[in-house]
Amino acid sequence: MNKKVLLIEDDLQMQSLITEYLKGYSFTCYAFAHPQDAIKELEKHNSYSIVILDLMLPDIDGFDVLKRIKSISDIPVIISSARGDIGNKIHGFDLGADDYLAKPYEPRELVLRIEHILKKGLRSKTMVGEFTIDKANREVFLDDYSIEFTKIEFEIFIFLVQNRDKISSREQILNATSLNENTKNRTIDTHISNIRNKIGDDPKEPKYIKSVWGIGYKFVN
Amino acid sequence: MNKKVLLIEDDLQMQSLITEYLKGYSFTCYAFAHPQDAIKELEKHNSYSIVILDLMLPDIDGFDVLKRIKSISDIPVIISSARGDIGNKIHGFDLGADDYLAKPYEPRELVLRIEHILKKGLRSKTMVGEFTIDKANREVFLDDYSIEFTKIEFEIFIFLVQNRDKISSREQILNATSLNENTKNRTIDTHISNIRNKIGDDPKEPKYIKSVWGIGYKFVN
DNA sequence: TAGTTTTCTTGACAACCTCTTAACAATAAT
DNA sequence: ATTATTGTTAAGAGGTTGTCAAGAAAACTA
Repeated sequence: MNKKVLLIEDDLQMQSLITEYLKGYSFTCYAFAHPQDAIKELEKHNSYSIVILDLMLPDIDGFDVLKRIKSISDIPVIISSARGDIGNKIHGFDLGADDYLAKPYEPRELVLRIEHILKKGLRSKTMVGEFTIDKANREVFLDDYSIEFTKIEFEIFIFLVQNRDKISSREQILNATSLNENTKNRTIDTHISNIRNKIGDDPKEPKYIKSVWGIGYKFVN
Repeated sequence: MNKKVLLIEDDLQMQSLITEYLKGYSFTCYAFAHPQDAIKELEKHNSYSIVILDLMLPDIDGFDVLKRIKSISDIPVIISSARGDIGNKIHGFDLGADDYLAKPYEPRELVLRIEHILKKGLRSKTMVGEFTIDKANREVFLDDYSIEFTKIEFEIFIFLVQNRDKISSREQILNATSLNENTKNRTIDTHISNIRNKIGDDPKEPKYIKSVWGIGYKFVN
């Protein structure tokens, strides 16, 4: 099955060059010259495997685009930018870029990096609203304050965030985490209570984790 | 003075071919068909200048070998592998390979790359926080005080430092060091305890090695 | 080689942290 | 008002980690 690549690049010649090249490696590439369009597309379809983002866009700060993308999905993003623009490189990784490619680059190099990222399935930091989540390190920050979750709390939180805006039943939470399968459902309520405490969420007026009466919980943002 | 090259290659014909060829460029080549032997040799003598590692070894994951080598010394390593095995290329660099050579290659190409890497004259001390680490000599200093680690303690410490800020599970530590693969997990805890003792780290308020409850350990700084 | 020293491994125990549960209070639905 | 569901607390059950000491294994020395 072909992987879908979303390319944000204003140079039309470059667009078709890369699109064509990726075709040869069984990637289907959808190119956008304007980040707004790309972001709309991402919001509509979550079928993309990876984003290639050219930082040097006209009139727009590429980093804002990166932040937007990372806020709506934790899809991996490869940034491309003028060679030697090293300050940006670090900045890019800070905001959650998964790799960096100096321009001009060999299309072959791009393929290598795409495959590498998709294979390892890594992607370091994710930003969701005021939260910064580093799954590999099991760290969650809320506005730069570190939240000390226990193992299970962390897993439940991640699960809810990954399914944000969707309702998760207690059964689903149970199955998606390392909770013992014959743990009572109400135990999850206790964990939710503790999580809410740690992120300062008031269950009566929840900003983040809403209770859905009779169904389960959902993370909103 | 002749530089010493350690060659890990199971094809005996290839072994003697390369050994002979390198002789002509004033390299002395010591060849091993089995990585275990090569690693033992490296542990005994730190007089080698460079390692040539064939990835396509029977029964053994070449990357594990690379990891092992890099965990006991930061000697440069050139990987050789079947042409087109491109996915591996990046992976190899990730783990610290210094160059990559597609097989079959011209011996002349190998010489060029060896000379190129040696010219860079790497191999120095690394400073991490208050620690100064000299992998080549297996020495660790904390604020100029020498820390006398045992072999395994040193390996675990290096592994944690190399993965600093990331959580390492006991399994990962086990695999990355020369610990016997069927060593009990709790043995690692004992080593950690001893390491903490030697670097003056209080497990209740660790400055360097944090325990991550239910998961593993991580070096912070 | 045999004896000595060091290192590694393991089990045991205590201390500690997390998870689970029940109980009761608060809230929402009917 | 009654019933079902959710929020919260506290206790203890259960699992994890820190550390010690003793034996096994390895390295070293004479």
